[in-house]
Amino acid sequence: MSKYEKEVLDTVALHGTVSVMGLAQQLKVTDQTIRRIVKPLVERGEVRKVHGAIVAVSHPTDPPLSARLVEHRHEKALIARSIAAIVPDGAALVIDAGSTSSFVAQALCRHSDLTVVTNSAHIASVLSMVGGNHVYMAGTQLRSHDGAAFDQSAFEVVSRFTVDTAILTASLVHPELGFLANDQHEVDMAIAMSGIADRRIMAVDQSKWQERKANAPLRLPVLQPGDIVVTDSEPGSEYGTLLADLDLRVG
Amino acid sequence: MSKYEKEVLDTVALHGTVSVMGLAQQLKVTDQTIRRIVKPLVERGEVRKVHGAIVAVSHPTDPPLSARLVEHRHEKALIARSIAAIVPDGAALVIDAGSTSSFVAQALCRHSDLTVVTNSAHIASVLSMVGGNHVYMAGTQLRSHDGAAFDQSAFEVVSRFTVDTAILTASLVHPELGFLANDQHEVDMAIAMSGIADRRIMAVDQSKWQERKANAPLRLPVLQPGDIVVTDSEPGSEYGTLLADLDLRVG
DNA sequence: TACAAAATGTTGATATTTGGAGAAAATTCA
DNA sequence: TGAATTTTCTCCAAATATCAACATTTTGTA
Repeated sequence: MSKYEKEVLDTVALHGTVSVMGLAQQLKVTDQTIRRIVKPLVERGEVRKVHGAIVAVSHPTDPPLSARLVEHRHEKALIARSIAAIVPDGAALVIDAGSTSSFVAQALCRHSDLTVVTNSAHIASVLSMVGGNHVYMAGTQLRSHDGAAFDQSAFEVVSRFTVDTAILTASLVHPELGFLANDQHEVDMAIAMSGIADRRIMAVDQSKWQERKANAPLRLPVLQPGDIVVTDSEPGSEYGTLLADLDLRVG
Repeated sequence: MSKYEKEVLDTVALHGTVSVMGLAQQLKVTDQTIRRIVKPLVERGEVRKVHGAIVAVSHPTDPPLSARLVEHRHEKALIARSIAAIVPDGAALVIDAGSTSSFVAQALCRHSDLTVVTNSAHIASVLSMVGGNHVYMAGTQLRSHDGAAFDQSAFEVVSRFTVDTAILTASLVHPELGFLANDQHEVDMAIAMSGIADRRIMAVDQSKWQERKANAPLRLPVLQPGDIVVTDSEPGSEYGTLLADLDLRVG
């Protein structure tokens, strides 16, 4: 049995999809037997079965970032437009690799003569296409789920610049803990970016104003009095203390 | 759910838009069948449907508009598919920043476990989204018209790697002068990339087989005997000598 | 060898998919 | 606008795939 399984898996992996009959001929057995071999494989999730063929488990057609980009995309686009309105032509920016930042980059496409430093390959590629911009990609080794770099060279590049404005994002905002990030790399990068900028703009959509601290346990100690927070919906009163000396802009 | 879905999505993603009839011919089925396959995809929002054609949903990670307005994009997509068929899953690649290379990157999205080194922010961002890939962005300062890096760090990064295959492009191919590039930076990068690869694949669309040497006066001394040249149309006989010991593949 | 267990093959009923013809809707062009 | 053209939709018959039940063969063991 197992010798057939291997051959089935190999063939499927090689061709992407195979018909049951095709496999039956190749293995010199009946189609019924193929079905019996394939059934446990499907149950174990090693292949997928559709009418007429057996197909390889789909490599993520929708990469994680685009999936996240779809969530709350309307709100993020709104925030991005607000931020774009704050940033003047000719500004020097550093932009982090958050999903909301990708929308900001998109919104900044109508600007010109920007100097942009970012550790997101996607943002770099979008903004470099705009004539007159100077774009610097920080980092070499790209993280696979979002195409962002957090290696040593990313920090070295960021530290070489001084810019007007840092555009940052957070994974979550907690009333007492403040702005939170997913992992230490992101915290370090946010600190590095905020350190080279005269002012910071924090972009957080409505879904981030939540108390659950599930996957974002790390604090982002980056904002200073007078920095701007852009969001799409008024946060609850429990955030009053946190936002006391920040410049909150809604819509 | 059908066995053709994957191929439909592939084709749509690669070409931006396709006609129902075109897909029908490619998949060797009736237009009715294509409509039936496409209908659930439209309902799930994976593609968009207009009268006469089926259109890819615009995604932030999609090739920017500029990449779609490229001349000869149909031919380049064809070449890209051929190259993608040559490259196996798990390969280590270095990819240059030519416009055809962007199409190759798009076509490689269905591969997995690739190791990719490139000096194009766009290619880096596209391929880094694919789960299992390891992508390295070479360079920091991005050239504004194509988002490619040719600074010193770009060469340093490239020289750190050894890969199976280099995917290169040329601006023009001349019967006697051979493969030509636009400027010295591109020549230097092509040499660096070809030096770290076991074999080279040169992608040139039909429009490059011309004698005019207007804007591409610099020779690309990068190909070695046995290297692959992929194009979409048989070049004239005057290229016989140039292609003598190369592996020419048409279509 | 005999026996039981597992794997494979065969048959027939059921379900799904496909292609064709014609009607309906959308698009183009004079 | 109205006719000609193209694209899309609907229904149905034919082709194909799937599943379940039973027969047959192979394998493992005493």
